[in-house]
Amino acid sequence: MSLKVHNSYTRQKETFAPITPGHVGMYVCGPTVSGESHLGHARGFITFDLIFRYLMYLGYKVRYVRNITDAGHFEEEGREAEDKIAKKAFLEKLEPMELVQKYTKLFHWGMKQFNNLDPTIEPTATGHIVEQIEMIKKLIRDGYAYEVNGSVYFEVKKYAEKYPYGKLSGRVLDDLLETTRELDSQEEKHARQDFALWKSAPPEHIQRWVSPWGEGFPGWHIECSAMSTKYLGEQFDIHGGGMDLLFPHHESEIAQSTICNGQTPARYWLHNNMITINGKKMGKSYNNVIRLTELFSGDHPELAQAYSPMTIRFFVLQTHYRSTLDFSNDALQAAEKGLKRLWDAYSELMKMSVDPKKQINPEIENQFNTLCGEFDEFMNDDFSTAKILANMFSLVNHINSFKSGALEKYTLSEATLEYAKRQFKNYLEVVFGLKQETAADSEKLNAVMELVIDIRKEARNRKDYATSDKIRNQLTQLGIILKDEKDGHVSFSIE
RNA sequence: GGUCACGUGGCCGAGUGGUCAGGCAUGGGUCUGCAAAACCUUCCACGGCGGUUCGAAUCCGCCCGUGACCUCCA
Repeated sequence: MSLKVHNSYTRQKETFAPITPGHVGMYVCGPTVSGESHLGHARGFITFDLIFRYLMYLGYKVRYVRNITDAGHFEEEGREAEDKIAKKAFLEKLEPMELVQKYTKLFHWGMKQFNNLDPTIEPTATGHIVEQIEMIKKLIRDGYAYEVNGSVYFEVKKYAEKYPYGKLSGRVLDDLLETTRELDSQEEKHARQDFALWKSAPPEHIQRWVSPWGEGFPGWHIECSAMSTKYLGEQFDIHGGGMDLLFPHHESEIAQSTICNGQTPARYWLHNNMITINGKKMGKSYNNVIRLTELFSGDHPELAQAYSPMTIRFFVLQTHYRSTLDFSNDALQAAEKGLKRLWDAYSELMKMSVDPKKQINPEIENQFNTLCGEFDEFMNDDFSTAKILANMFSLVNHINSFKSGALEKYTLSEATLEYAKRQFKNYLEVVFGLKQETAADSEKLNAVMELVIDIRKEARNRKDYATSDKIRNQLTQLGIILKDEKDGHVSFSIE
């Protein structure tokens, strides 16, 4: 059973085989730190964290490179160059690097909330200006780039004579010519589909570097080519990003790297789909973003309540990564409840032990083994996390039934129980990266709760329900939920 | 306008040519001093019209609708 992934480049599911056995090189387009991350970004980073985790779970040694884009890009090709970071900095009266640092920190904080693992290398664009300039020089030397007034452009038409430009994004060069919008001041470029490798910086531009073509700043696509080549080599295994980067970003990356390195940069291109809100993509240009800080605090007009990072993570995992995922309060609330039920049952499972006095039911044994076995199968099928969760929920019923319901008189065999525990732990915690959110494990709190529960128990024994209900109700108001279990044991959980 | 996706029950979402996705919500029940939780049960969908097939939500065609990309964007 081997891992199959959907390769955007071939539009097919392919068996994954790394270039170097046992090792995987993966590059994922990271954030532009000129603003705060939002829910849409989170989906991509959670998706590739999942893939990173799963590759490691399969035993690969993974080098996961995710860049930080801290050099400004121009707003619109052909128009007056406008550095996003410089512009915002002016508005906020901050130095560009001050802004970069602020949003980089905030980004890292967000990733931590989601329990995303750190990439193995997180290079910055500003830290690799030299590598980018070297790459541009090579492109000029090979005749695929030209300089005009201190700016350098990539000549797409020439590239397309020898290479399949547009293959990744399914575009035909001639169509592009016809369908590209009318843009102003394109006169510098030989052809409108050419893209900038280096832009000459106007005097007011704050971020600028010395180059063979004068002071300027790098173009939009070159940083990823330069950094992926530097850290992963001329060809690597996986390149990831959002579907909206397919064109022109990844297409251009392929063109640049192919000329510089003589081969297509990545063997497998993986793209996650967007999060939509009210049917529309969540994005800056739609003015419908929900920032992570707003999501966690509930402080946003679209939000009925705050949603925890794990709720979001679970919400993302319930959908296949290549499908759009529609945001709504109903959907998030459903995810929140579902996750709680799943996690409660998981905790229960981990506490279960084989009871030799009870009998083994072959049918249930079989279901546990089949459903748990399918976890691997589904994950290998292009990371079908939704199907794994469905299987888990089927087992949730059984687990709960063992405790109090219809299966009370049965037990699992030692082997099956251990297998189920292993699979649940591996998938929920190791691969999916979910974790317990409430920090209820303070020794003193537990001792206090024990005392309170004991007092309430005495009241109940006296049939003094006024007192027992008062205790429970007031605790509920504090966010501590008491449950009277069937066996007389009282448990509590913290909201 | 071009290219590419998608349209599944109240909501979110898997999915395959011929038994069931799953979650949440809803109705009923069991349990409980009452709650909560849990369990059982209910809800049996696949945009429209044709076609292929013994059989299609799943394949093909047309139509309708929605979205993404073509411009910074995960």
